[in-house]
Amino acid sequence: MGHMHTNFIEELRWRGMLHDMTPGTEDQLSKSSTVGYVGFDPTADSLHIGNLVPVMLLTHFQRCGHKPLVLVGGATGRVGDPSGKVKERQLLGTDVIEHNLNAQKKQLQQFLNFEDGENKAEIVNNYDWFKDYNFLDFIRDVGKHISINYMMAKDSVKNRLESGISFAEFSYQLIQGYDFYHLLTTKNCRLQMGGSDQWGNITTGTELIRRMGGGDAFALTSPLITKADGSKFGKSEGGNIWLDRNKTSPYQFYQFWINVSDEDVVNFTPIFSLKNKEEIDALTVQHQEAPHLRILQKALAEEMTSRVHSKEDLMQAQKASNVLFGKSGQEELRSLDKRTLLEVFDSVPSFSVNATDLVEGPVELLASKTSILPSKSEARKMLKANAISVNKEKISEDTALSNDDLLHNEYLIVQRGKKNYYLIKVTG
RNA sequence: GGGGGGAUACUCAAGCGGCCAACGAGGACAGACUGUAAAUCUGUUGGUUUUACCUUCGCAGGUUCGAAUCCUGCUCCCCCCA
Repeated sequence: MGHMHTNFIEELRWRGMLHDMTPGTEDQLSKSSTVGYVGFDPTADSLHIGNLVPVMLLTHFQRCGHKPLVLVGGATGRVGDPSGKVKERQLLGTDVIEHNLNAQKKQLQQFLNFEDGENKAEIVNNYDWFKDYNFLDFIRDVGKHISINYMMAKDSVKNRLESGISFAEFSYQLIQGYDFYHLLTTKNCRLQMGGSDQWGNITTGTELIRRMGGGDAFALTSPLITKADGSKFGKSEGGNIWLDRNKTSPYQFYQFWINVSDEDVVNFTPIFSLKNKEEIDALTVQHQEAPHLRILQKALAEEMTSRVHSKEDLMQAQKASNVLFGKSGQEELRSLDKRTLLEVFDSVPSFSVNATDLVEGPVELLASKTSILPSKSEARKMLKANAISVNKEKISEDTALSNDDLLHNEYLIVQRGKKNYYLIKVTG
């Protein structure tokens, strides 16, 4: 040990990632290299950027010389956390959970070092210790120590008393609490971290450990990310932003970060970037002097895209963004060679039509021959509203398209609004 | 068990026999401005063979020349009394 370069708590503080912690946490962490964990729910077969905050928590934790454990909720995923939920959760099947869990494992490896060092990260699955734990033993060994009164006082439970909560979800905090106890006894794990909505669940764990004679255990939470305009973080028009390239392409991923608002990017950068305080401060100053250059957005988008995907993916995304949004769009588009063209539009919805379909006019092309727009009425509306471009040129309802318009004799680039692109391949 | 109120498009919410594809607000989408921003302004927000027609106002029937609007039954929600 002895190589704790940075104080973890200090690191979180300046990054705006510290919401709350139990007394003595800072002491424990500065005193010795500590084992800590965060739990992840296997509700989908990919992490999304909302999950990135706890991931970054663990990343910094490890970089500060502590040992991170990633707990995937193979067991808890079978129960459902009531926190922040209005209604009872849908239960997932065993095989689905297994599949999701393996997919998430792979993604976590991009952020944490699982390979070497005393403090290398480990993945644990609470299904391993719960699958053979029978109900009677559990309520006697664990349930005995925590009162209903204590459990009911938690916000996550209180908020559901009116609308109803099943016994399964009610028990969730006990199960999560026992996870902590189990990790304490088997891995000497003394700290659990998570989003601030997890505070109640986490402290049930520290309380359980105390009552079961496990000694000191600590809790630390980070604030939930909020956006200046009040909308939910991590969503875009399409929905969630995923780390899986099949759900969110590297281009879309890059674009998400580029489009973060000026206000938000100042808060987001310290949270998601691994850059140090000096670098970030310097960039922030530049950003505030000339916000239109979007220096912070670009820096963040670059860092995130190359970390989550790759350098090549980043370059590809930048090239595509340049063609799609660059000043000289039309010429640039026409000057692309075929290979580059296909690369740029790789992640865009594509359709294939016959050359003879072109003469039927834009309405047919948009709504019947392709499903770029859901109906002909919609197509007419969009065309009237000047919202449709072909090869970067606005078209109207009676624009005649011909083979002369094709790029490389086979492609049309259709645009709806500013940001929605479609590729049409014309054959025959 | 008795009494009362309600169910309208993505959401909230008007309409209470024809002028209703249905006021208004929010959201969403688009246009202008711009920085691929924010704010602002504007337009659109059931479908089609688009100056007309078709399908929509909880479900099923009925009255009427004509119903989201009236009647009957059904389903679901809320409130009050026991």
